[in-house]
Parts: sequence; structure tokens; C-alpha cells
Amino acid sequence: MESDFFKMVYEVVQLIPNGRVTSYGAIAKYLGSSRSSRMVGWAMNAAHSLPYKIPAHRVVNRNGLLSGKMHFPAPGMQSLLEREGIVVINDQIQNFKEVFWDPNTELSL
DNA sequence: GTGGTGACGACAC
DNA sequence: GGTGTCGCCACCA
Repeated sequence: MESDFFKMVYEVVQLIPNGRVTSYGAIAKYLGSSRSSRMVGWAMNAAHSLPYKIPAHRVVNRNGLLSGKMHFPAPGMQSLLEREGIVVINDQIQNFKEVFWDPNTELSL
């Protein structure tokens, strides 16, 4: 029973270009509720049961910190990001604003 | 049906 | 500027 909010989150996450990342708040704001950032995170949690591949490793918190790395099943969320060309040090994305992909700007709703 | 929690964010102090 | 608290909505017990 995927809510439209969730589906929107998944769609946006899948639209994230390679080598780019976004924040929960950015997606939430794109959906119309910047304060619903928690729902975006929850959507990521539910994404585990989804048949689609959700590049959750491209979604980090507003600080560019890999907040959800602990929940990530992969051997290393950081490794995935580095493979994308993103520099990650100590679970912190370097040049975050440079790799930051804001749907509100890129998609220009 | 109620209460508590959660991959966060913004505002208040 | 750092810390604390509220908010937001869906899911689980």
C-alpha cells in the first residue's frame, strides 16, 4: 500500500543522476512538505521491501552525513558513493554542495 | 483506537 | 552558533 508520497519519493530518488546526492528535506520539500523529511527517511526504510532498486545511498541528511549507513545492507554505502565519484570521508560527503542534486532546482517543479 | 517510534528538518531559546 | 524541542505523517505493538 504505497502512498503517493512514498511513490513520489522513490521516483525522485531514482531520478538522481550518477555522481549526485540529495537530502531528505529536499525531497520532502519537493513533495510539498519540507517538514515531512522524516517520511522520506521512512520511505527509504520501506524501500527495502520494494521490487525496485532504490539508490538510498544517494540520499543523505541535510548535513551530507550518511545517517542511514547503519541501515544499509550493502557492504559499504560509502564505497558505493565513492564509486559514483563522490568523495566521502568519515561518513561525511565532501564538496556536498557540489554533488548536491536538488529536485526543486533540477526538476524545477 | 491509542501510543510510541523513526534513514530528518526547521524553529526557538 | 550549539542545544533543545516540536512538527510531520506512516507504520508497528
